[in-house]
Amino acid sequence: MPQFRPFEPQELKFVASFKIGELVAETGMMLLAEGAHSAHLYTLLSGWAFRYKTLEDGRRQILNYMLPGDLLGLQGSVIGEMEHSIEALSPSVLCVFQRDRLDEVFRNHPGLGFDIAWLASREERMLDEHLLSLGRRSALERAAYLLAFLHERAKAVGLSAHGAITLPITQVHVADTLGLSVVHTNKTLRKLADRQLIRWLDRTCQVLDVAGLKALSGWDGLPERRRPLI
Amino acid sequence: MPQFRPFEPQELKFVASFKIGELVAETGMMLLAEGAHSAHLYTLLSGWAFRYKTLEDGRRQILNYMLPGDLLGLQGSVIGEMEHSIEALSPSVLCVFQRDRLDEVFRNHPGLGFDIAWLASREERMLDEHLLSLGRRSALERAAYLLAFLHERAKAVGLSAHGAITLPITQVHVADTLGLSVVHTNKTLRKLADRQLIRWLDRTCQVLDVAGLKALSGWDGLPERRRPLI
DNA sequence: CGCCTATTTGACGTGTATCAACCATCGTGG
DNA sequence: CCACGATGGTTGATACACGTCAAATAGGCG
Repeated sequence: MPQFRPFEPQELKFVASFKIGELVAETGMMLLAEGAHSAHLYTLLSGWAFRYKTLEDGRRQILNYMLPGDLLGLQGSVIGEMEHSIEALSPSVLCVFQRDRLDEVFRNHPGLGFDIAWLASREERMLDEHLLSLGRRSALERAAYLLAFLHERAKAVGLSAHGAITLPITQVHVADTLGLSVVHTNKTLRKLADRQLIRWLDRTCQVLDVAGLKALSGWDGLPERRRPLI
Repeated sequence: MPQFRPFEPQELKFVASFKIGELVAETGMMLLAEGAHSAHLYTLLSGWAFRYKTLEDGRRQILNYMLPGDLLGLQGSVIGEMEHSIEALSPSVLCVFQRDRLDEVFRNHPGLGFDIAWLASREERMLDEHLLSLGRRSALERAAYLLAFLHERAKAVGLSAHGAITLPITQVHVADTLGLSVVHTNKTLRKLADRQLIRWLDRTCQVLDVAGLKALSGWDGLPERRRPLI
């Protein structure tokens, strides 16, 4: 069975034989577009990204965020067509794989196949919690949950630069994640800032009190589990 | 690669060697509980079920619905612990597997392993659409989307009994899926009924005009794809 | 300098929640 | 047999969370 090693960003690597290149992306670059039949599959080596869907009139919903070690475009690989878009939140580096060799992975590297299922299952759990958030939490609770969530994810992949973690998102991202208007999002974030839970500066967010955010939102946090490295 | 056959409910079967029993459930029975470390993994052979999460104060969010052919408890099998509960919506029959033999499936039956990843990926796509719905659709659009969605899923597994499909859900289920109060859900469903899109009778819902619901919600429908049978 | 994008704030409008009834159906037990 | 409570659906009055509109500030960049 697959070995679950503690996660070390610098050791991120897919089985060498499947990697066919690297891709460097700037902030704001669209990595995968809805409807695309991409021949590729990616692992995020460094940087932040997010995936989203839009309605025809332009309303946008951010579905989840991607951090180093996350698989991008698996859905397109398994199903054949992307049903969401992916955009870089920061300068990023991606490891590129050949999509049509996925069956080979499952056939010849069962451990890796299991790892992929593991990652898909993990994504599912995150989406479940997001759904609970959108459906049943208030604006303040939702915002607290999201920031705690992003903070924990960043911490889990060792993204704390000298102690502090800054989230490279704007309030528009927060609004489109929480299903709120930008104006109300701003007022909600202000309340969190007034309570000394977060600080917003220079287009980024600093989490000052994760425990406080978790308590406010009623979220338990990410379970401490070893994850597979793809 | 796995063979994707057209779906026939009566041919539902897991590889014989992994099945260890059957479970018959009544409406309302909890099949899997949040926090459980179940030693089992299930396939729904017949009936409807749904999975949900709750906040500490009792607020409930339904995450998705399960129909014949769907895998239950995969998350618990891959991750180790269930983070949502599952309840039967109708009398149901489940096929039971041994959870700890999942690695064996991946090792010795790569096609099945791929199928499991395929199903996980499909679940992810559904959750994505639900998130878009909760975050960015109005109550009326959300309701239209949900009923069209359930109708299409039921049709896809051949659940149309002599032409008509009835959804075995109450308005409380709809409310807890859409993130609305029961009262407002009722008023919203009434609008759909007034427009001749649905009919509500005897604790079930009949979809009269799927196309109308899809147009109203701006939803494209489930892509027509062959799915693997587990 | 001027034009972006991002954030902030106030006034006002509305979608949805809450509260409170009421009705219908159904299973149960006296 | 009826009385009864429990569940599910319906409806109106009222409250509030959040959306929309409008305007202003601040920084980045050509």
